[in-house]
Amino acid sequence: MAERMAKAQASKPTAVTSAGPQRSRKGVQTRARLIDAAKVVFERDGFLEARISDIAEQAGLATGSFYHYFESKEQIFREVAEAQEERLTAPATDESNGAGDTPSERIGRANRRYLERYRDEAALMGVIEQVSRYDEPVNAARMATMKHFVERAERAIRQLQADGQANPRLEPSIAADALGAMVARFAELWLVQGYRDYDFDEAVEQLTLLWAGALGLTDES
Amino acid sequence: MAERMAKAQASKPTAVTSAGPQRSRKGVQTRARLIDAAKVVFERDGFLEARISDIAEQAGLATGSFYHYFESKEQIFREVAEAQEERLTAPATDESNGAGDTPSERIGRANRRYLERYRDEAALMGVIEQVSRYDEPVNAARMATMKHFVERAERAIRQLQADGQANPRLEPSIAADALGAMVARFAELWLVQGYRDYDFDEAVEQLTLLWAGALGLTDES
Amino acid sequence: MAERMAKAQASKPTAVTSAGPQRSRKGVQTRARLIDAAKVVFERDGFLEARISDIAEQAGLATGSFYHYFESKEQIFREVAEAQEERLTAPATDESNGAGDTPSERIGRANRRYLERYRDEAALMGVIEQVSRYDEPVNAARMATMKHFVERAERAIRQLQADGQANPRLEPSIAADALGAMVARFAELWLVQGYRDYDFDEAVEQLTLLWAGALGLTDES
Amino acid sequence: MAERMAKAQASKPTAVTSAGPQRSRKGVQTRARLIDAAKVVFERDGFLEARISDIAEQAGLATGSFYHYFESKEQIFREVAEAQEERLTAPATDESNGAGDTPSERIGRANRRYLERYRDEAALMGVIEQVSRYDEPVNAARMATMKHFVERAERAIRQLQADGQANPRLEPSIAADALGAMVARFAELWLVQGYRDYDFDEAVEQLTLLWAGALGLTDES
DNA sequence: CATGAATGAGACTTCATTCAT
DNA sequence: GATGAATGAAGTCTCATTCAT
Repeated sequence: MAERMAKAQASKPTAVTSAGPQRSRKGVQTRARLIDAAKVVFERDGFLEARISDIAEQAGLATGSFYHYFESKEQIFREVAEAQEERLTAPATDESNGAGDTPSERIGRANRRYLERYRDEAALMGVIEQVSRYDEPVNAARMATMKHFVERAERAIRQLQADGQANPRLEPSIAADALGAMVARFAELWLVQGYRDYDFDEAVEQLTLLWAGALGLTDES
Repeated sequence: MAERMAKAQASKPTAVTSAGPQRSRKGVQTRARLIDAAKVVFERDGFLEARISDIAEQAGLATGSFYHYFESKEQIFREVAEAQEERLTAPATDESNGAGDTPSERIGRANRRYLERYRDEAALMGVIEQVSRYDEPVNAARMATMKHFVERAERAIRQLQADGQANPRLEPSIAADALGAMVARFAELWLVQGYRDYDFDEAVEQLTLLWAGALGLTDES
Repeated sequence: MAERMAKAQASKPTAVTSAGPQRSRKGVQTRARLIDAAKVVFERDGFLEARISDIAEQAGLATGSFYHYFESKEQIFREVAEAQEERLTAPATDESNGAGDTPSERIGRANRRYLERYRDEAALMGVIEQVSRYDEPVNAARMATMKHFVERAERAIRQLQADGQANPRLEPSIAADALGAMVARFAELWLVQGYRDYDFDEAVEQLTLLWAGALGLTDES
Repeated sequence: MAERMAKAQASKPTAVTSAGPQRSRKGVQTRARLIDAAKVVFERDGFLEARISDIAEQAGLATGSFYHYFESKEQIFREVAEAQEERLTAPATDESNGAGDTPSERIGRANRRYLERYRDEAALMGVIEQVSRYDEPVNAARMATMKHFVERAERAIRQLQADGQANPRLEPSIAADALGAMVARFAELWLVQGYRDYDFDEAVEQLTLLWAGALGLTDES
């Protein structure tokens, strides 16, 4: 890492991408085709090995046409990555969002949702983890996603402490960062790098046990 | 990540480097000079931006001379990275290795040592994290280091469970993986990517609290 | 010659060249320009001394443009060589193909045609002889041309033997190989290496005399 | 062939090599070791692929030591090649050199001897054929060997013509060149390039039949 | 004599990007 | 909008050869 990466600050991940010029209907479709093609190529070849001409070809276009829509490989990757970060942070769609849950159940549900979404795009997530180490905008998007989860967790921890249900010695922001790091890195190790082969449900359960225990939750049943 | 990375298995990290031809005393020195130069250049420019000619120049050599000692940028990086992984896993030198400690104290000491060593070479660690995402040998070395810590942790967890001091519902291998991931990723976020600026002692203390709590340690004082 | 060369078997010499991507009209022209340029450079500098950049420059292109059309110096040379092999084996265009000839006349006409064509591209033939000693595809093309002549000769010898006009103790395949070798190597010595300076007509006549005599032709007048 | 090769003129092939400085006994041995090593490496890798360092290593020396004895790869190759040309042209050692032979028998014996010697060093001959196409001194040695055979043949042809035993219409010098070319190229095709697999005795016999027939020998039995 | 470290010139290649059609 | 030919800047890598020890 040559330069220290700036702290992520973008609250609106979409801010990374500029709107660009007006497009005709056909242009919009072509652009979308390029994004899809890029995702395929990046997942297959990684960022560094991917060539603009491969992306164009995958989209059924000539190489030069790429530049009608994107300025560089970095730029298109940022869009692909951003879409994925949005998928990761999308609100739950299931009804199980009920309120009567215990803290552990809520933690478990969040972990499960994250891991499912990570798993569903594991190949892309691998490339994002890679690129985020040398492309600042992609890193910023990654950080923004993390912040999304971490801030939510931090608020929850504060509340639990206030309610006397969590270890009061914990510093909520550090705890949230660390536990978020745990899940995120565990996901990469497991789902991208193929380090060990856990059962999905067991992995979710164990991470949740660890998380709850780390907070010193007293509601354990 | 195009292909799944193979699981790390090397127990001897040094296996990555081959002996190569015999060198004269001068040759040995020059080789060492190149390694030092490479570390400087990689820390300054990152792996991708680093050029062979920069490394050679930094070592006071002509570009072509590099190839007397290494075959590629990857190869020299692997040696640089390996040396660092060995530094990370080197046995403690301090006397505080006392036996009468509580589990929490032992955990805290291990975390402190890891974070200190990570911090001391944060720039290099950043590059290693980057390269390990696309160079399998470097990833293998990274994994070997992780295994070193994880296996130690796993054994400790089993012992604590046997002694009735840790949560028996935890699966030791998953727990060890996850807690190792927590510390490792937290270190990168904090010390490489500059995400927030924690006080060193507090960070160690909080991570240790989380770790101990996650295991459900009952010896907490 | 490190490894034994595989026997030539290609019946379609053009098989060496792949179709490659579609080209626009302009692209087709540029490709042809490169081939012409390559021929000039190879004839002037030989294969080993020829540089990609010289070929590109000769074609009025930037060096990098070469790689839009060919992968290597070897590849373009193969095309140049193949075109020449085809010229060597092209059917006769003259009307003198009359049937009422004696065997000696037919032999003489074939020899003359081969030597004329060899002479017309002597510089290129010299490079082909050179490269065929270390590039297997070029050697294969060379062999295919030889096979073309040798098989024709072999059939003729069998027929002459059946007609009682040629020495029955000859093994047609060996005889055809040897006589083909005689003409081919004589041509190189004379027309490429400048060993002695024969009168063209006399050389043709003498080779034909030798060939006819070697077969023990009885129709000599 | 960039420049036309000068006609071979060296009657003393050894003229190509200079004596060099005085050597101690040890130096003479080391030099010989290098020559042997070079032959091994050239046969294995071909001239172009052979590296000075490989030759030195094969001789058990450091790279730099090579230059105490030879100036370049070309120079050592010339010595290796020359030794082989001398082997090719060495006088017969067998007693069968009897005088009472027929012309055909003499031709057959010469062909057999040449082919045996060619076969015994086929790998080296392949490299010599290769190098002679771009190194003038090696070509000169090759030509000198040819001249050796061709002049002998030419004299024989003149004598046979004078005796009324050979076709008087043949031009002795052209005939000798062509028949020499036949045997030489046939040998390369067969013994180096692996084109067809002839029985040794049959090949000798057939070449001799062809040669005798070409001359129109009347003593055929 | 021997060593092997060091040099340095040069060719090869790759591809993101531009541009004329 | 689309094409694909053309560019050109870098960086990699190879080894024959030299030279200080």
